[in-house]
Amino acid sequence: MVAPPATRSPQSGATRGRILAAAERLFAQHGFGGTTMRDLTREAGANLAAVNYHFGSKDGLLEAVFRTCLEPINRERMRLLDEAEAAKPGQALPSRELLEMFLSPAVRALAGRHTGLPSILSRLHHEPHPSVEKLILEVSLPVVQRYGTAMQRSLPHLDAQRVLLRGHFMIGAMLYLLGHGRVLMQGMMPSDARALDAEDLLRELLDFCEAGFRAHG
Amino acid sequence: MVAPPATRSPQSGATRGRILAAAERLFAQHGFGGTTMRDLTREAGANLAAVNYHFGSKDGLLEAVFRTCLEPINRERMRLLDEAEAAKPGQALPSRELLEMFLSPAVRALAGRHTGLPSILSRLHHEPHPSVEKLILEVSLPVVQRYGTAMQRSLPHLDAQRVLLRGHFMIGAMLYLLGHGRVLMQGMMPSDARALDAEDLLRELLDFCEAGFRAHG
DNA sequence: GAGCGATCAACACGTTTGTTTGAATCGAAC
DNA sequence: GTTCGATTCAAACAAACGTGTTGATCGCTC
Repeated sequence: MVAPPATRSPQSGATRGRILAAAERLFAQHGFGGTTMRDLTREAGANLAAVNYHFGSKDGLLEAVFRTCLEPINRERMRLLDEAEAAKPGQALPSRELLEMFLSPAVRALAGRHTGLPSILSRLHHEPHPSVEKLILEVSLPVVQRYGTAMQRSLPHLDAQRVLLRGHFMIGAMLYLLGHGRVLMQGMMPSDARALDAEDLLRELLDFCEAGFRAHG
Repeated sequence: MVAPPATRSPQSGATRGRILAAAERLFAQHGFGGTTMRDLTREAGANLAAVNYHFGSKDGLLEAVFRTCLEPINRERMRLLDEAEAAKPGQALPSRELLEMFLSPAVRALAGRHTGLPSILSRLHHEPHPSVEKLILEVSLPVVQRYGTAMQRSLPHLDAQRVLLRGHFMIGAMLYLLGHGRVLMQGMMPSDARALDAEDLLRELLDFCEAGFRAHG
């Protein structure tokens, strides 16, 4: 390796972007282990050595893909919670609002042009890769903790254990939806039903999880 | 390949069983792609060629593992539903009962000696392997369809689309619990909380999903 | 025009992968 | 005690993998 460009490339950097996009597609489709560097660089129209040049290694690319996918979503989650808490300082936020702030940035990605983004989130959350599990904790833990305490304040009659547990159920339902959302949107539905869009799915998921959180255990 | 023993081996068959058990453990831990034949046969105390001898190929082993894991659970689900419908013929079953019949065979596996069974179910459901996806449909579709129509009858005010969607949310929450159940049981809980067992987790999941299904959309 | 980073092509390296082969071993039936 | 099929074993196979190297070319900035 001659010079790993730790900082953003001062020049074009078009290849780097194409590799990132191709990796999102292929990782979403075949997983990390199921995607070879040769398939990936062919899909990106780049040279085989380009991945190692721009990202150091295949793992480096994985980390980059993961960050570019998850960090914007978590930033948005943080921003929404910041705004809501600033608007009503000291007050507990309704659980429905909290759930919407947490879920909408991810579920709405089903409608974006980044077709691979939702399923890659689902895929990577189940990838048995050591560095991925570390990354998930590192990137998502602060967000989950903030929403956890906010939800605890919103539902004070629930003990902390239940809030945590139901948070897991919600995340499971969300991830499953992210992984199967596109199939659910286009077909697979009862023949007489109309097609669903991302907003429909979000509303349905919110209804389900809000009721689940409010359940009297 | 000289002679693939399509039927059960007339002799001991001990190696075959050890391989199956080792595969359950390792697939659960590292996934299918992340488990090499050498790791697997070493763990099973068998020869490298034993897998190809007994299962034809690595994919054949995957299919065998998958069937031995999922089919007993689905058989139990079918049996419970058969019994319940036979006990109250023509009547709609309460949604809570339906959920318990569907979820308990899988969640209770968290307490069994088959420590890898729950997480392997979760893992394989997200494995981007073509033949796995076919197997899941083949094995689970009849079960899901029967429970779907029963749930539809139990909640006639919900349209079929919503029942199907909420069924997906429930499955997502269940799979996530199966994948993280052992961690949730031993630790990770608020320090002042008592430890949870599989029955606790099942009850919590039931509360969550029942409320989710009953939500007025 | 000089310098530098980005990109490319073409290999080759060493490893690891799943699979195959052919011989050795075992257990029971005749 | 021999025969035969089932099983196990060590060894090797070809393929694919991630990675590194070398040189050359292009485009931009100073």
